[in-house]
Amino acid sequence: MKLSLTEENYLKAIYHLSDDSAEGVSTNAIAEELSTKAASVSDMIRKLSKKKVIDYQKYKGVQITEIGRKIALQIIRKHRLWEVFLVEKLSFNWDEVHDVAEQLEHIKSTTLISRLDEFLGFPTMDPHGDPIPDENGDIKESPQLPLSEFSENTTGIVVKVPDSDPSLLRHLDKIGMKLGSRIRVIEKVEFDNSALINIDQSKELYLSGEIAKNIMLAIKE
Amino acid sequence: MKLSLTEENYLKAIYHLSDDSAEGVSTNAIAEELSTKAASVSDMIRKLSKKKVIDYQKYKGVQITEIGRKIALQIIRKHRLWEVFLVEKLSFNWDEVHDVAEQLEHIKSTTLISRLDEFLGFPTMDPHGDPIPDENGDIKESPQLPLSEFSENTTGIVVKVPDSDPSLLRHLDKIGMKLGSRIRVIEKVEFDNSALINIDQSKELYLSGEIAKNIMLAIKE
DNA sequence: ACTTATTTTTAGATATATCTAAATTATTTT
DNA sequence: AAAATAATTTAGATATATCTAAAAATAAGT
Repeated sequence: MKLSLTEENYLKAIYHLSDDSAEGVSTNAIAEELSTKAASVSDMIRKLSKKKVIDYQKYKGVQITEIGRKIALQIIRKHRLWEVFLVEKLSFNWDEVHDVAEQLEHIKSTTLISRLDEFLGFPTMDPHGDPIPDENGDIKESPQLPLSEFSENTTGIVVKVPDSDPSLLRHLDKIGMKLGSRIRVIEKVEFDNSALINIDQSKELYLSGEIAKNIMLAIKE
Repeated sequence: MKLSLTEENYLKAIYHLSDDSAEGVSTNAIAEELSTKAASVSDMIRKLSKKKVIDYQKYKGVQITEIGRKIALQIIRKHRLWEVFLVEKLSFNWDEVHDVAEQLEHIKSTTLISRLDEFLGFPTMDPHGDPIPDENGDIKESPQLPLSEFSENTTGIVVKVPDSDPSLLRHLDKIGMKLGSRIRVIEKVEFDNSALINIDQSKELYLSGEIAKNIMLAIKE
């Protein structure tokens, strides 16, 4: 199955939007995601449908097929492996990698990507804590623990915070912690279960045990 | 100056063809190089001319401008740096890298390429012995010596053989040595100045001093 | 249920990159 | 120098990817 660069980008967008809701993906949602017009999306949808990577009935929205999902996951795999490369090997900051990875993900060569995977030591998640699908498109859910369970000198990536509590979220916002933040536990305080942590290799601060319990981190080896 | 992927490929082809002859580059030569038709080349030439990267008068062939040369050299720089990466870091064979590098050379990010350069240790030549232009487009001629001057356990890349002597070339062909071949000197024989060499990490054989004098190798650190 | 509003699709244009076939210009041969 | 050959350009088509504006279908409000 050969897809053009544009087709790949549409498919990836549809895959991501499929994740958000179990429903079919609407034309407008795709247009929004890709900053294009609904008319263009309509055209492309017909093409992708003809290639069997999505199911589509007029006015009914689209659903990604199993084939389409596999292809999308390979593109995502490439994107995330390149991100790891950029951060780990070329010392990019993990907030600078997206645009370049967006280009690199379209390079065609299965040898390249399996060699890159090996070179990077078969990483399981990208610098934002997102999992890297394997060559079959399988995603191994990354092991995760609350920050409070991390021992000193270990690093994790924020993957989940309780979205139910606005006051906590406001606080996290203030200290600059967000989904994807890299947290390193510098020191644990036995007395109150608080911890001295480093956020994104810059800020250092103490976090109460109460908060630490509520923040899920993916374990970074 | 922004060029499309196709425009970049045309410019690169024109640059390479300019090297071969001091004359202007003909439409047909470009068409041949890019496996396309003269009519398509004519169209593209007008576009590139409008962008001032080539000089062009109808029916008179094209000449690359200084601006065009600079751009072409940056593309070549990217191509060759990626080739080094593929061979040195991802253990590609040096005859497998071209197609992938052909894609990677179009990735747009000056940060990426300068970081890659640094990561690779600022290499001066690619796996085929071709020089890597620096960020200003300057090419440092790689230091080169006849094979006969190489000492034991040093490696070089064949960059020049006398093209005047068919019997020598026929012999080199037979032993599998060509431009770009990686030669490692295993042992030097004092008696007759012959040398035991390894070609492209496979074949090993003795080479007479007479032949060794005529083969120029680029020094690989 | 009917009207209104929204969403989606179609129709028709534009821009890039390509091609074939025909016309034009340059070169070579006699 | 005229005729034949080769190289190059133009004209007109096709395919991709995009857009605006208008039409059609669906969803929402009363």
